[in-house]
Amino acid sequence: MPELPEVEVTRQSFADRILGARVAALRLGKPLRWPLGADPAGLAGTLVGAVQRRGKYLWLPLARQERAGTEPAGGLLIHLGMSGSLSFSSASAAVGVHDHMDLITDRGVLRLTDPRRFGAVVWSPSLDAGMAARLLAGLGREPFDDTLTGADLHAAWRGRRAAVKPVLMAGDVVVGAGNIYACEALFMAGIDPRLPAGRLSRPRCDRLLDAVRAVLRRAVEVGGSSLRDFKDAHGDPGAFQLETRVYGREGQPCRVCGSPVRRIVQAQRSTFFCAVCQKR
DNA sequence: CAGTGGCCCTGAGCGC
DNA sequence: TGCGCTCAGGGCCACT
Repeated sequence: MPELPEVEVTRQSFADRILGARVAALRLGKPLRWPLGADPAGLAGTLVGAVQRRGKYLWLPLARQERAGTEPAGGLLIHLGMSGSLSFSSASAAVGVHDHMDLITDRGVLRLTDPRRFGAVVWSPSLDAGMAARLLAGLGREPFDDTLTGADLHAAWRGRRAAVKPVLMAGDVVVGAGNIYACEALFMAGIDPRLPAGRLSRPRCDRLLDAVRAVLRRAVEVGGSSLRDFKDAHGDPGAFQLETRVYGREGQPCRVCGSPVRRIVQAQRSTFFCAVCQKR
């Protein structure tokens, strides 16, 4: 489910409310992608800091109160996988079969619901150490980092023969564009998704990065995409799916030129594009 | 080392 | 209604 916009919308929907909350307990359900890597009981009494996002991961810093102030006590790195969502509410709803984490605090319960369990909750001593460092090591730059340019894409992709769409999705140069937004950004930039990444000219790299930023920014603005069930931590759905130009529109007319949107498979994922508007 | 495909897991939707 | 098949927003890892 969640690409960068959904993760960011989720973050924004509970970060303020959970800031400063005191952890009472951490309850885990069925195993997720990786084990927690710490004793859940050890988290009791810690205070939740400012929730951060890195790529499609969320980082919940935890601190322990000492006489002289607070001392970092690691944090939880959370990934929503394909089907995960977080809710934060004071009402203690019954634990469902797909609820695999409850972070119980004095302000409410942060709950991860994830039917497919591709998601993860991992304790790490900090963002740049332990499991968090390992998982974040391969990530590319943040799309909204102003110092990132089309020239960076151009340089990083030089010589790469794989198709630009799966390369963009791999996220080792710029993070955040999953299947929906990679398709949408390539449409907006007028680039054929089958084009080898290394064949993109410098100006087209500029245009692609602009498109990635515009698509992600717009999706965050309207609350993300709710294809099946995405909801933020308030339980509110997003609306971006209503304005996709190509994603999920196989056979329907291109909104620009009217020719039917095509669907192909690249790296085991569906790619939607307009063969007229998106050029080689 | 770049590129490809398998795989983790569950549910929804569709054709028969 | 039920069965079996395909597909789904991600990403790690083994293999070539």
